[in-house]
Amino acid sequence: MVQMPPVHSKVYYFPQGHAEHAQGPVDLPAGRVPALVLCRVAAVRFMADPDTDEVFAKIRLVPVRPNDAPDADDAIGAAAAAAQEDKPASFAKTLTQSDANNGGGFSVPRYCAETIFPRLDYSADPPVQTVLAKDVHGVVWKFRHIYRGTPRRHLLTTGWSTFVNQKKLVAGDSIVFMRTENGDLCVGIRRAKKGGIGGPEFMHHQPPPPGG
Amino acid sequence: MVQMPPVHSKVYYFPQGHAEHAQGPVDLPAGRVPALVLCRVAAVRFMADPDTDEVFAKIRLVPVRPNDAPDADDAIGAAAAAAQEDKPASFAKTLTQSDANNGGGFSVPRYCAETIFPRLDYSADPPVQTVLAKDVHGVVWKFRHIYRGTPRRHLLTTGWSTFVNQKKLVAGDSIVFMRTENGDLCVGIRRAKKGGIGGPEFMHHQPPPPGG
DNA sequence: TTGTCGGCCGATCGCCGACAA
DNA sequence: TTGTCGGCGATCGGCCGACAA
Repeated sequence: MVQMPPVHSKVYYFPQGHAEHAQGPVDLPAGRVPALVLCRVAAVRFMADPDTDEVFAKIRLVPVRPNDAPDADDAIGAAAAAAQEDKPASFAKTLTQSDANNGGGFSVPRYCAETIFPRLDYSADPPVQTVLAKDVHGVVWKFRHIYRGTPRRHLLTTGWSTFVNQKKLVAGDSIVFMRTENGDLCVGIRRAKKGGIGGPEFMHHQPPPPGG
Repeated sequence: MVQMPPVHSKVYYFPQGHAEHAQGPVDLPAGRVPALVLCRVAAVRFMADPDTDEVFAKIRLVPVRPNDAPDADDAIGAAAAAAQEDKPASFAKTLTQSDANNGGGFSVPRYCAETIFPRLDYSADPPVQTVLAKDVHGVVWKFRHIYRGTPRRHLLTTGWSTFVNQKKLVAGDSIVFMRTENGDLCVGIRRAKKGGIGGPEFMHHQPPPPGG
């Protein structure tokens, strides 16, 4: 969803924007803090929140004097950016009510099942396999993938509800399946912005009663 | 379990002991940090961890010079300490396996039911009532208190398992019921030190499988 | 093609008295 | 007096095809 600056590339750092993002509106003393600071990206670390799976990056910046000579390393950054264009095959789906609430199953869109998941043996009746997917922490999740019903459709059954509960997914959140170059399957999540799917009519959150 | 120093009383503060309690063995530079510091208790705030219900106190200390004149306020502390002796009626029980695991019930010792709980109407068959108890956070928990079985015994049924799950109680942990001066019923917990009840044979902890 | 529903079956929860320590 | 057990009924979880959007 965002473009990450490659290591060694140059970026502008906005002190006021950073401060506002961290703690809200601020009023930096004009003249004492520059509006923007040219920096070189010294390091980028990709990270994920253990609880929410929210992903973020720590970017170390080193200020660069504007009158410094242009650096030949700039070409390296351009090359790295070009290499990033090779994206692995992936598929995202926003969870429906049935995916999140009913019966503990997940309707797999055909495209996802046929291009991202491992090939299914359609000669079996019904065709079933176990799908393993690694999340952002390296934890492997196991799902039962079955092709059944009339008309036939792909479903994730056993293992799905556990995933939904542990990740605290609700209707409107998204799930991403991704196949890496070496054939490994990965799974990621993206939570809905706010207010659930489509508006307040799905906002019937109800905290578990402690006993009253 | 512990004696809290009253506000205005004098106590000794042990820098090394405090440091070791907080982070383990330390080696304070001898001569530069006094072994003990006479202080006056300026304030005491009782608090509880929202997750674990672990209770603790924040005590604000103000150093007192040893050669200061004795303070008449010392008498206040003694009076406050004496007033603390009026303890409300309370009863504690260590949870058995049956309390923590089986069938979601809690065997209430007769003494607790008769002296701490509200009076039960024994003319009913079976005698039943709803018991409300407030925890350290002010959250009210509802329990079904019934007197049944042969021979008759007091039990908490509906509401008990919810309490056990939310508080993450296990066999060996303790529960305290307490009646305040104004008749309100309170409930507190105290977790077992380590390793469960009676040794490692009860240590069959098993983290919930993520799916693989 | 796939979102939602009702059916249905097995697992679990939780209330119960029996029994014994 | 009370800790543990087996029973059993109610509830819930979760897999299924039907059906329609």
